[in-house]
Amino acid sequence: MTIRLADAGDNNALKPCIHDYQVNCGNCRLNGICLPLALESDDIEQLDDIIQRSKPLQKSQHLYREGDAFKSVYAVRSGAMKAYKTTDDGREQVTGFYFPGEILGMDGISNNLHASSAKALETVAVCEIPFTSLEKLSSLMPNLQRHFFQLMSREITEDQQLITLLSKNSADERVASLMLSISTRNSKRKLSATQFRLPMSRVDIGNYLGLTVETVSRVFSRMQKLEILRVENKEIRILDVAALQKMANVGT
Amino acid sequence: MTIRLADAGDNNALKPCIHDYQVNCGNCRLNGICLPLALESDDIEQLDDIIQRSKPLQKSQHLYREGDAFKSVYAVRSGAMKAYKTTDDGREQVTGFYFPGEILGMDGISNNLHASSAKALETVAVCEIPFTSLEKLSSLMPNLQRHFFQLMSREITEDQQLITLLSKNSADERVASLMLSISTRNSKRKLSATQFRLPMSRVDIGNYLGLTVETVSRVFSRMQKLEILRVENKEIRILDVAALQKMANVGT
DNA sequence: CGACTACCTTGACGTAAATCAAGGCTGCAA
DNA sequence: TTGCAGCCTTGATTTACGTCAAGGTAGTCG
Repeated sequence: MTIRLADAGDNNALKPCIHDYQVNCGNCRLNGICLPLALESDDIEQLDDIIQRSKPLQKSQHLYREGDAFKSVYAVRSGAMKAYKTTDDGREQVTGFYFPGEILGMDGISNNLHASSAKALETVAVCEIPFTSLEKLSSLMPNLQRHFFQLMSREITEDQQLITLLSKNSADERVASLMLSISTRNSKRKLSATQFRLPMSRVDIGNYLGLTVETVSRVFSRMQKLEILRVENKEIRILDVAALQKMANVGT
Repeated sequence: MTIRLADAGDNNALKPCIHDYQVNCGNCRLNGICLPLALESDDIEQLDDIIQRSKPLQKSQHLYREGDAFKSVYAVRSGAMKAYKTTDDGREQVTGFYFPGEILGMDGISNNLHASSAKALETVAVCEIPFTSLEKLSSLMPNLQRHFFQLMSREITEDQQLITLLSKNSADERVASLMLSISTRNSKRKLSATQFRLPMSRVDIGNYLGLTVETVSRVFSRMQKLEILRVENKEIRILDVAALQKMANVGT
């Protein structure tokens, strides 16, 4: 329930300063999983200089929309976002959920247009990383270049996992996989792996997993009946991780 | 039917030479769609120096396997490949088909391990691009770095389209979309957009589109009955592009 | 406070695609 | 030529999930 909203104002003129809580990459508690990973502290400062921390978003505001000119990629600092595309017949395909420390917007690089829209699921703080600056810096810092290649590659492998999930797995398996994914990502951020609040609606989950709301809801009910997890509105508590993994059909 | 197999032997000692048919990027007829795109001719020569053209693969041979150490990305020069992952319960998820001029293997960057396997669907010639060399060259040549970022981003957007296809579209729409995709990619290579031979089996198509063989077969029969296309074994002739597009549910 | 709205759940029913089963091509090898 | 193996097609049946419908709950605003 604690909402962090560091440096909501004064974004440009402000020089980074140690007393500004969480205002730079060097002291951000996410720097073990975010873009600065694997950079020396000198290099982190340079990265820090190009990053803009101007934009706190309210729930359901857009960070960018499909078709917008591509200028930057973004790191989520707090809160959660969804990325989605609208199909020709007006339905919504959610292509990913993004939690603190995760980067979004990379799908805009190929055409200089954002290929999807990004919407805040709750109050969100993001770091904006102008792409041309990132490119220049990447040329100078091999570690950064490599890391960014890796981030993009990771996005590819994650998309491929989703492809497999959608194509081969049952509704139960899909929902279980998502719960495990969120759990894992939480624990990477030193949060509880067994108890958390879902930032997205059932509809969003359905649109991500290729299911209807009704089916998602039924799966949750089933899981609850089987005492695999406890669902109370958006609050989730995993009671039996092993059973959940088994349900997700993930090897051990 | 003409199978091109330039420089099948003598791969290392051989210096590129104009008389070696299609042995370098500069005179490769694919350089308008492949990695060299957007490079100056001086730069192309440098890229050319790091590329190895050693490996002709026979049908059903592997270029790499899931879990192999990641060393290089590959450009298809002739023939076609499929990339696939094996799920925990032993089924196969095809993650992509790769035609001449297309790059595969980028999913290995994130962990230094190939995240999928790549298998030749017919006799295939590839260009191997050692990744560390590509990284170094990218630092020196901003255009190359940008182009490679774009290629990776393109892979992401294509995966996202597949995600949408799997999650939202019927069997008819999926098969129609694949036929259109192959048709488009053929025409980019100056081949017929309406008549081609499928390099992959019905099973592969099913494993790509999240369908069973039977369903794929039935869709082809249906399309044939509707005179949208003519199917003779693996030989496809599109009779009614507009109807095919309509069936694929792609705007106009 | 009540009432509106968005979101979630549950049930009954329908359907697209999977599964099961059989048989027919195609191409290769002896 | 015959035989075999892999691939493809077609039909009958089953099933997981979608659709339709109704009602419940939570959060919000006047």
